[in-house]
Amino acid sequence: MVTQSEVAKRAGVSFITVSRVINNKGNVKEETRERVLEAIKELKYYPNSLGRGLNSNKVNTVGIVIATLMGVNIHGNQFYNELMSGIEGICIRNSHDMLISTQKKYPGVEYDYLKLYYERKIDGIIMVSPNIPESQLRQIEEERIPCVIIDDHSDEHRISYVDADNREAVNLAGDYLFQKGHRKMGFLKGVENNRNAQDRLAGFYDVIAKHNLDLKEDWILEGDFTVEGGRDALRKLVAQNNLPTVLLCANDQMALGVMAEAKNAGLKIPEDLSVMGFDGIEAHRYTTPILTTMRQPLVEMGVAAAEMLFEQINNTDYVQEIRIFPVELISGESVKDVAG
Amino acid sequence: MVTQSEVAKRAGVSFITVSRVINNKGNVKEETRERVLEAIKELKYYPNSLGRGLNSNKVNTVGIVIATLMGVNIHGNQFYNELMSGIEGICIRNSHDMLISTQKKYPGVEYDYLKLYYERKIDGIIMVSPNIPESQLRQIEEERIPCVIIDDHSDEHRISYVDADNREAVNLAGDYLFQKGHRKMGFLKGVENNRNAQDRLAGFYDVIAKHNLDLKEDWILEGDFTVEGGRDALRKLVAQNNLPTVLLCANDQMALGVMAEAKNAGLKIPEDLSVMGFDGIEAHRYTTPILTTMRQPLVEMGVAAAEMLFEQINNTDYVQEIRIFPVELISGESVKDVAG
DNA sequence: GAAATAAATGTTAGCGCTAACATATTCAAA
DNA sequence: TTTGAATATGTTAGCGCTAACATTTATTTC
Repeated sequence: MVTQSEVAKRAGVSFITVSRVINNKGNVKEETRERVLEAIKELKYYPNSLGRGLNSNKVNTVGIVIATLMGVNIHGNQFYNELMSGIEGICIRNSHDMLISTQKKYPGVEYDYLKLYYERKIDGIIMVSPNIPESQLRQIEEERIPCVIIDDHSDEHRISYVDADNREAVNLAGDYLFQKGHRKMGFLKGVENNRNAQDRLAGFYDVIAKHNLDLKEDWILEGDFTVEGGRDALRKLVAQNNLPTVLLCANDQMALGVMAEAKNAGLKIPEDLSVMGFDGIEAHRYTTPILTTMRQPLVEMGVAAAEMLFEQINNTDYVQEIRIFPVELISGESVKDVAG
Repeated sequence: MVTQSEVAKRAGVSFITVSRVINNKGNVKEETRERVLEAIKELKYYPNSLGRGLNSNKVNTVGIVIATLMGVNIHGNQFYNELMSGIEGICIRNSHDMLISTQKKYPGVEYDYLKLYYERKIDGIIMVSPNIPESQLRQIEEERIPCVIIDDHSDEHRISYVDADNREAVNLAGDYLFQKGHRKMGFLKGVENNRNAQDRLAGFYDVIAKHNLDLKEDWILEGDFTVEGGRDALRKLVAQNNLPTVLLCANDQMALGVMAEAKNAGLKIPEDLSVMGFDGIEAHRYTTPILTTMRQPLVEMGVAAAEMLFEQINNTDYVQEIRIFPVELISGESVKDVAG
């Protein structure tokens, strides 16, 4: 294993000169620099990031904690993929690698979102769809740990986050459905303890109130953000023998399940039931009919989160930053126009 | 920042005793152990993995290099997702985090697949769909770097890999199509420099030869593994005004593109043209008609790769291991039975 | 109860690197 | 020249941790 000292010996200088060349710090004569660089090349020297990190407190690594990767898949993989690709681009630009936490998640046991930070001395963390215990939120705030949360947030802590305007988005969706003539709207909820699932449900209640629609409890279905959950919900809905004209789903995965099961149940979409999704994952484009959905700008959200994180990493003064992204309606073929 | 020494002071012992407790190494009196554990808890001590790694050469981290994450998306994200989730499960079980390389990929410049290993002192690397330069392959072999390659391989080096039996799989697909009565088969190729794309094409030639079919050059189309590539290919095929009865695509992404574009072109699938995919990504289930495809057991392949890697990490003697997974035909609705 | 053994704890050195200070060399201005 | 600054290089210490050896204390054996 090649160390700095060996490079130094080869180049006929002291090891600190090698360090200077590598980090471009301090003055080094051009001729010496070249000699060192050549030695580095010849010996195939790579600086050891452990030794380096140990006293510079800089490891050029961003930690990422994703709920999916903890065995809980809230949105379907596509969702995280697009976020990741946004995050990755900014990490590349900043020469940071990405470290993914792989703690086991036990039901009922508090997940340690900060372990990665304390143990690995990473420069900052991005948390996607987390469910952070109060005590850890406080720690992040108090210790000014560089951190950006995506797809969840707390109003009680000065922690930066990136999110979509979920409530407003459901309002837009509802307005669209209303405009298409729908008056009997059903809603397929996401998991209860998720902040955004709550916001989406709240948005639905807004729609009901705003347009003075009937709020039928039977049409508000429990879901869990999975395809299977969507299938279950549709079966339940059909069994009740009283369909709404449209079912608005809290995410696309469930909408896919609803559509697949509708086929089995002999329901035609959108003729017998209109379906609308939420998220805008890739698969929505390949369904027949094409799923109408609300698209979150996920790549952009990932980019924003990473940029915000690097700002925190590079600037000493901690400022909370919040970026709420608008959600866009992607018109497909799964919503019938019953207005005309 | 809490160090081992501070914990030691609190517990009234020397720092090495703390180290012993943490690593469960050497003898420590039960009473002392408890005192130390309590101090750890009180002070919220986390062992610093940098200091630890620096002399133990163990950082409990697996490096992962994925072609997608390098800006080149060969299979579509779903493919990598499933692999990752397999890998992740095994990493969790072995308490290893996953470090993702984020080097920029410049066209024409050799990607350094080993940088992560040399710099970060990670315990091993999994490379997905890589395109490793000869010199680096040699390095892996000579230095016995713990490494498993997924979805690519070289026969000239004793490096462990996991792959699907691509050639055989295309043979199976071809046999199936033949049995369904298809005699005019087209093939949509993947990118040329990819080993598996080559194997799949070779499989197609096997099929042609085996069943004594006409080999029409017009029916062998250039593709690039993307949805857009699929669309382009179908447009080209239609323009030629001489359709095969079935188009076998080298991956699902392209098949999705073919199906989407066929809709635009007024072609009915499978009535006017049968389509078959390859990979078995999730989206294939949501198309209408459901895409018939060859499914690689991706999660299992990820599991196998990770397990093989940990075996290399834990055992000193290096043994090349190769695991070829069978590919399964997933019958959908996109292939017409023209036999009857 | 002395010697041999095992268990429990401590001391020293060093992993590869950078920060901070120290020294040597060059160069320009008086 | 002399001097002071700028440039170039080197020395020492220490980041937090573990390995290897050293020492102390408890336990066994005859």
